[in-house]
Amino acid sequence: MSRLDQSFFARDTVTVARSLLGQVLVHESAEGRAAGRIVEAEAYSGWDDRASHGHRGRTPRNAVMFGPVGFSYVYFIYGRYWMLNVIAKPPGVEYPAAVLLRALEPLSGLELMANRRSGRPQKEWTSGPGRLTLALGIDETHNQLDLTAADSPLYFEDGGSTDSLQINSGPRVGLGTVPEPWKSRPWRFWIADNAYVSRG
DNA sequence: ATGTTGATTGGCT
DNA sequence: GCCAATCAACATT
Repeated sequence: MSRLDQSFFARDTVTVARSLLGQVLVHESAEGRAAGRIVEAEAYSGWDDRASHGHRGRTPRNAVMFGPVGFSYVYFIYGRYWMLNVIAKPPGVEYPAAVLLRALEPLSGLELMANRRSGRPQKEWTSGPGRLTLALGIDETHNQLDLTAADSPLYFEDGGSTDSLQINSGPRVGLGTVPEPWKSRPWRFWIADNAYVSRG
């Protein structure tokens, strides 16, 4: 298995969000290695996307969204949870964009994940954006890392052929007061009938 | 300086 | 199904 490189992320943001399904997210920490298959992701793209942190322009928090592809954007939300994104957009553009990883299917490091998720059932380990960062031990120290670097402890592995995957799409989750048409953009993708998708 | 809100989750009714 | 938790970022004063 090989690491996904910059060419994977240097494409249309929505295409990358869809293409990440079936790929594998790996985190190697001092506690051990944990990995999961990506089963749900969302695209946030462009100056005009009112759902995106980037739409008001560059700030200290979202600066990485304006930078090179393949980098991580990790932010804190609701006073509790870390959200993991990866920057993806075509070559040569300067608009803000990122893909939010919303759910994984646990593959390896199951004991480690069980410990990090303190006695919860396996279905709840990684079935949500806040849950998966807890299960993999991802926090603010993982912001702004080059996930395509050969020595990065956090990276994506090629998950093999995704031709047979049945992929569904729909509006992004949790947008609340975001106006139309952005609120309804079908920029959320998930693997059909997968038990670890945050919402079927 | 102060007020509001949020790309969520888990516990309780 | 509903709502509190909990705080940094950002907007407004």
